[in-house]
Amino acid sequence: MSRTGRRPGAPDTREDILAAARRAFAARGYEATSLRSIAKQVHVDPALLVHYFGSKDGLFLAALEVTIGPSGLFGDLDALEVPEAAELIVGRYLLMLDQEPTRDVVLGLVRSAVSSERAATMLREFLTKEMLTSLSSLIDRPDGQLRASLVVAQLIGIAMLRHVVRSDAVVRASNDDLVSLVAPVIEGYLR
Amino acid sequence: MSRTGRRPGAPDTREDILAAARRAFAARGYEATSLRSIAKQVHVDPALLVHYFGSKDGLFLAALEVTIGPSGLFGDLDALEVPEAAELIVGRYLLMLDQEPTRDVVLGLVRSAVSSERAATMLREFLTKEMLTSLSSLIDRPDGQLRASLVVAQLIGIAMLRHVVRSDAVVRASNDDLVSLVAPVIEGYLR
DNA sequence: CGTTGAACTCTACGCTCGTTGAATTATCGC
DNA sequence: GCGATAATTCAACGAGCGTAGAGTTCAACG
Repeated sequence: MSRTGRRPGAPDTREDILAAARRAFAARGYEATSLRSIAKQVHVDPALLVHYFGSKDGLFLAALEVTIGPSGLFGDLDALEVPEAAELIVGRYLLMLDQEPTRDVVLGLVRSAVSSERAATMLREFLTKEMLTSLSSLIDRPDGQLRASLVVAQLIGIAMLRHVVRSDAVVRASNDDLVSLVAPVIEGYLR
Repeated sequence: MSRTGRRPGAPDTREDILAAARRAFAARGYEATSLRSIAKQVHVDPALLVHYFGSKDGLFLAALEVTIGPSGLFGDLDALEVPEAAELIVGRYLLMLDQEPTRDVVLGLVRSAVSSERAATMLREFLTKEMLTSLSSLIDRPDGQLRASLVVAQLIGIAMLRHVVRSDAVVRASNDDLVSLVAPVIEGYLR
């Protein structure tokens, strides 16, 4: 049982680390997550994380590097009528929050943004890139950007209540329930 | 220049500590705030905070103990027509976020809830007590509680974008702008 | 004016953290 | 098979943290 040195086989430890880190940051945020705790999950020495990613910060960046489509979540909605667009916005957003990697990215950013200016900036850029710009272009009005931001506010609020505060009604509601209640509201912002 | 022992005069150090703690927790959240940093702000030894409040946790609880009216933010809206109620909801909420003590309580809870189950529960109870129950009673429907939660989601989202993410459009918008855009949406949830 | 208790500080303990540098073991190209 | 290089662990550092206990100074009340 060799305790030190390289391991036999070809394990993709690097990916395991990234996955564990993403989960940990999503569950507790940057400050409350220690390199040691991530390392323990992967059964690896903490120093290995530093070796691969340079620092805790580097690991955070690598773990939350984003991979949604080229035009973001809502990039292809221009052609649609407003009611259909609204439904798709809510539906796709909720779907994203149900899927492992993207959900953890969003939650990791949210949970870290509240205590780190750095992460707040990352979240701002993520929201702008993935949601705000395509939403604003859907709204043909001088206050389009503000309206788009309020749509995002509604969506972020839902994530907060569902995953952070764990408010009863929102946790129990089905995605379809939420779509049918929230879509009309989004519609209001879009026109 | 006596460095140790009781100070002359009758300074209300205890209140100063609470105020500084509230500001600190609101700015950085529970985990990222150290007793030592709060103590430094008040020019006091960290041990004094422990002497007064027992522990960091105790200080957190004391600092964020809430003081809104007896019936919460929205307790007196039953009699109103829906459009007026909606405007008041948004207006009062934004006002609360402009005022020192209550804003810091909310932000402190939000910033701490993301990394502590404990604080998340406190925030859930705060939202229930101050907003959800009176809102649900405004909505005469089987899904009233879910609708009320979505109102809260919209409001929390606005606080997130304004104070945490610092999203441009939301930061720059005036309270009146926000009321006139958001109130109709709230109206939609209320009926 | 003396005593008691409250306000306040000092020192220090034990813990956890991020990070470092050297040592060890495996893989891969030649 | 050898040599380079990648993967991995170990032991330790310095710093910051929350907290405990003992000590010091003041105010209040008799």
